[in-house]
Amino acid sequence: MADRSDTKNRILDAALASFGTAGFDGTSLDDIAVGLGLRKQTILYHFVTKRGLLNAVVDRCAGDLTRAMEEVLAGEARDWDRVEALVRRVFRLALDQPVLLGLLREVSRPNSPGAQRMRANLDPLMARARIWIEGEMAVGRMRRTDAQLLLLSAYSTVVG
Amino acid sequence: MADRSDTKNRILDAALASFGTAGFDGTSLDDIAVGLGLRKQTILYHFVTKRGLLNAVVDRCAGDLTRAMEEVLAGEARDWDRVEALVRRVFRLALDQPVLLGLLREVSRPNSPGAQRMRANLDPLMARARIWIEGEMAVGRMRRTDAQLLLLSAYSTVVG
DNA sequence: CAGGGCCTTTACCACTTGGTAGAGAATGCG
DNA sequence: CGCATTCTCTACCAAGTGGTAAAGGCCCTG
Repeated sequence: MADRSDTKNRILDAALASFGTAGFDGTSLDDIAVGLGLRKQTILYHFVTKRGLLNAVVDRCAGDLTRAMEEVLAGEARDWDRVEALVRRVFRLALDQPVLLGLLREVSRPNSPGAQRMRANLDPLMARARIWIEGEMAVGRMRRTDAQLLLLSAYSTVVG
Repeated sequence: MADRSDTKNRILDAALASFGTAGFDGTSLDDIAVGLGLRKQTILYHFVTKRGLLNAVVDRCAGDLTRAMEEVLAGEARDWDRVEALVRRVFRLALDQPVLLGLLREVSRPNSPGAQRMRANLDPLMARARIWIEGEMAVGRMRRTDAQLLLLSAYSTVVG
């Protein structure tokens, strides 16, 4: 009957898909459970609460995202090549698991249950990006408006 | 005690706000009702069902949007001036009633309850846009990729 | 065998949800 | 006045929600 502790990951997968497509409120633990052939209480055993499940899903996705970008940041690409590599990497990630975009979309709504947690997770990444951008501006390679536009378009393109 | 038939519009206003911020599933008729100082059954009297309420909200918003754009299309601006005027008009509409953006966002999710209806409402508008774009391309004033980019960025900027 | 984590189950609960049925008030019209 | 329409109310319901309590199976170690 497969790994015992694999249940947790299967639940996370299903929850990610459901949260991403139906939203947090539109997701019922019962539905996820029967979809996996187990009972809702099993989910609650692993994640205690529905919010806990959402948090776990958000954490894992943020981890995937962060890991993907760290991978690029550890590479040898620099300046605009690095930006392009980042974009490319995120796109590949999105192609590999499209459901991730749904969650990102759901969670990026203000007042969304997981918005704060996702932001907290991505905070270090954003800090690095900010430092880099400010560095670029200091050297004069980038105008302030460019930076804003870059962030806005990156964000809205991913979400949209 | 104000107009009798004004209740309907007050319900629509509150519903728009709630749908836009909390989403369809996250909205309870009871909450809307007590927020307006009346009972849930009054809402159901006017809109029969929760979906009916959503549809009415979507219809009204689509109407606002369409009317705003028709206004520009009836003007004398042409070509890129007209595009700019359209963008400006939509931005002004968004500033006048920011909640509209929330609904647009909520409704623009695939599989969303109101997505299909919104699309149906905006279909004639989109058809006009398509015709215009194709006309521009025929004259050679616009490249194919420009058109796609324009639509994508317009859409994602509004939503994001 | 006994015992204890670990996991999953059955059984149940309090509460909220959208929705129905019908009574009651306000208005307009003859 | 009486009647009908339009609107809002009280009362209630079946279904589904997330969550609690506790029991039972599985597996490892002693």
